[in-house]
Amino acid sequence: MQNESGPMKLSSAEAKSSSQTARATLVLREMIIDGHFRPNERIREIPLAAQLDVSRIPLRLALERLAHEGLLEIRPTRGFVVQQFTTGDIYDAIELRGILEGAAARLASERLRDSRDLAALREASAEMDALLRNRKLALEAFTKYIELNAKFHSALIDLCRSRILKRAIKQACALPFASPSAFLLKQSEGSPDLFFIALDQHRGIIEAISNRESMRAEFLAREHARLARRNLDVALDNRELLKSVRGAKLIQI
Amino acid sequence: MQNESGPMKLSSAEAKSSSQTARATLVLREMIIDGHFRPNERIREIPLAAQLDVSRIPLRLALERLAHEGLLEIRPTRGFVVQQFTTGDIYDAIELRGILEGAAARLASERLRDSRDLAALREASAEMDALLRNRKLALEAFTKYIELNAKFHSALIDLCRSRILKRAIKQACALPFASPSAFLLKQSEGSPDLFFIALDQHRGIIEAISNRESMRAEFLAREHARLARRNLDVALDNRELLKSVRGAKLIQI
DNA sequence: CGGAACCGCTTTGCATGCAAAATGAATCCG
DNA sequence: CGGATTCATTTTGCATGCAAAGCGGTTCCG
Repeated sequence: MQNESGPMKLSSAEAKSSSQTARATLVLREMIIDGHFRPNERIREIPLAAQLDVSRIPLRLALERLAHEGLLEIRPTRGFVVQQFTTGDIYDAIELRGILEGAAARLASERLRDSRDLAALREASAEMDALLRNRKLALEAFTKYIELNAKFHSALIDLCRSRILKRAIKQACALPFASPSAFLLKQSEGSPDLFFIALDQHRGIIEAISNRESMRAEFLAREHARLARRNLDVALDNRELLKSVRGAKLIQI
Repeated sequence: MQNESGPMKLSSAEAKSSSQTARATLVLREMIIDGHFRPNERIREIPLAAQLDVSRIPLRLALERLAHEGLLEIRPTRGFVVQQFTTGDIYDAIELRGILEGAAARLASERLRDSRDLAALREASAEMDALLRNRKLALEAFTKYIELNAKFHSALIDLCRSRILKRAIKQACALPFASPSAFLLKQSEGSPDLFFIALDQHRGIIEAISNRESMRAEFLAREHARLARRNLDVALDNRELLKSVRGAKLIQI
């Protein structure tokens, strides 16, 4: 299968990357997520290296990295195999993110020093609020929403002041359908209510951290992750919608 | 520093490993944990490759893997640097394991099919019980205890039936002081009470899962991990004891 | 007819060597 | 005398080629 598509054109962002390994990693990650390989397909280094226009050494390093991210499985002396994910795996990956973000929210509430620490969270929350209040989510606003959502989640992780937990969350979110913005669906596609619920949960998380209500913060963050599961359910019910979900081709139906 | 010690003798277990990369990974991991490198020391590939008697390619792959485990930091075009950990990092790593094992215990209680699923847990628990009841923990019994403890924790992880969570726990336990047996201290060294408390927590976890008391299971498992923090505290108060703790040289005091 | 052994081809694992980037020591300039 | 600059040396990043292990198809034997 990996030879059926033509040689891949490097996007500017990828080409900017300094090393061959970094470029190969970026390109290959997108190829896997976009479904250029069949799940359980063994990846052959030589043709792939030719296709990516790198030699086998940087390609090998890229494959190792993607294996550590969970997209590939290492089979010693038998190469790398593209991983497949059941819907159960995806539920679990989202649940895992919820657990870890819940822990981050709790630690944030326990370790909060100053109410000004919450500025980044409040700002992201307010901007998302304005975005939703002023107009229906058009395409560019939708992009903006995703950006703000990422900012909120990253600010939450910074607040917990734990490089160990931060690292674990980064690892967990490496799977394409585990990240906070994985299953955000446009209002026209998903249920619009979910956006308002999400914002309310954001406000609740901020309030809980601010009041040092650690348990409330933890469980609100957990519940917040479950919105992704609801969006996933919507997408799974609608094959057309599912096609637009990043990494959908890796999902075993 | 990395040249001060003589060439490293390969242990039989390491030599058995088929590939150069696997051997280099095992040896290098032990070297790092044993403190053959100073924290923040940059690792130079060529002399290290000579010392380990492998070429740079498998050494590079080993370095990448250890970086993904968290023992090294990657600095592109500037090699790998040995990581240092504060006591706060270690507390957080233990807390993280507690959070994840708590999640595993909860999922286990939610997903339990049959009371026979608990056999492995009960068995490990009973054997540890007998071990502690019959005699003071002598050296060989202590080794056996560690083994049984590992068996208990691994059985718990299997029970939750989530490869995603299993993976996350494995990753979290890759840090030498985060694993369930990292800070087990011999009875003569630590507080003997802690062993009995641990066994009681094990029993509680089994009971909670068996009764589908998911919240109780989650929080017992979390609290169980905190025993490691108490042992860490004992070790931190006693420099001699700390020296026997795996990875102690990476701890910034 | 079924399974084991053989054998050619493919693929991975690794060693070596070269080019580019980083380091750091000596020099130059303000 | 302190900070920028240059240049030799070191070090990383990568390409190439070879050896060994895997794979698959055929043959051989029971």
